[in-house]
Amino acid sequence: MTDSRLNQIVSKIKKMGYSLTPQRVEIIKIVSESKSHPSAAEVYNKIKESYPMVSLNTVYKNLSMLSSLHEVKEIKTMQNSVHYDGDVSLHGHAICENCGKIIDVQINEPDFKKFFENKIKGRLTENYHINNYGVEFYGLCDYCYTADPAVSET
Amino acid sequence: MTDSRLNQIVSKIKKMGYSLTPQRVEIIKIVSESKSHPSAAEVYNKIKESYPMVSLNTVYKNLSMLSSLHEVKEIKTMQNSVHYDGDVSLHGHAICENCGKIIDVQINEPDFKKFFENKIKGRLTENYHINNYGVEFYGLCDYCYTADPAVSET
DNA sequence: ATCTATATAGTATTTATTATTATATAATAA
DNA sequence: TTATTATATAATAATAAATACTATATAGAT
Ligand SMILES: [Mn+2]
Ligand SMILES: [Mn+2]
Ligand SMILES: [Zn+2]
Ligand SMILES: [Zn+2]
Repeated sequence: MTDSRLNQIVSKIKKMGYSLTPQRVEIIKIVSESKSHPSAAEVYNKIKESYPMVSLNTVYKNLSMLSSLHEVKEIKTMQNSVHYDGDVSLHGHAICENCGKIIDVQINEPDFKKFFENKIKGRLTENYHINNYGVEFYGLCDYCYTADPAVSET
Repeated sequence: MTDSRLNQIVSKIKKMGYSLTPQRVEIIKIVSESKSHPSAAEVYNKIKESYPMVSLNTVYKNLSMLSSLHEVKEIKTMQNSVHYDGDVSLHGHAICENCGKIIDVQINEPDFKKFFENKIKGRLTENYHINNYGVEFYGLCDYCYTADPAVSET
């Protein structure tokens, strides 16, 4: 991850009165550098390489804290577990319904924003206060599509 | 729910070789008539009114079977539980990040399809086989926005 | 260097979901 | 209608993700 991105997160953490621990910094780096949208368990396995005594609880606490600061995004998948995305820029996800693999779908940001803001206007039956939106594409990754004929039939 | 919608689901169930039980029919009716996007536990509480001996397992099995037949849609929310939508037509959801309440966002279908199909073209870094897509709007419902000042600050 | 509040590690608990198994029942055919 | 058979159900046990608890450690401040 870039230094400026790390500094940005660090200063937000300090501004909010949280303290900076080595585990916390490492979790930020792992989730920000990963392109695989890892689960908490996967972040835990990764951080154990540098901090063997870290607890899973610490990973969960830090990921949900970063999420509350909007510095990571949570992604819900089938196989009910939460995955984390260190890329908080506006983009979509394609999710494999068989193995859960998540890849990014880059979408032209102004188009995306315009579409959503136009679409939501006057279409809510209740007065919701929207501050974020997301889009997911569901299907099969190429591996699952070719490897397992059973799952590719509809 | 309309008779024709029920018949449509019933005939698909028969065509796929599944049998028709009173519990199954009642679950279909409950999830199809509900506008609240209930969880499995909520469907369970509802069906107990008419079938007090029903088991939660039966509810789960039927909901996931209906999902595999594409006659209900699954919605993942925060507070890690799955919710079910008997309206399988193309529409979005606005989800309250505080209480989990889900409401529909009706979007002009041709627009929606066109946008998504245009956007996905050539933008996937891998060869995914997409067969479905969804959009969610995250924020606060009016109740949570006004009632709990703590959650409405960003 | 000391103090204090927060973070962490280790463990226990909760909760949603799935698996197991014996019984009941829907579908089919005699 | 009755008998047969395969699937569905109810009841229970097991799994796995996430959260709660608590004593110790440590970051940040004095
Ligand atoms: Mn992403
Ligand atoms: Mn809906
Ligand atoms: Zn896959
Ligand atoms: Zn709410």
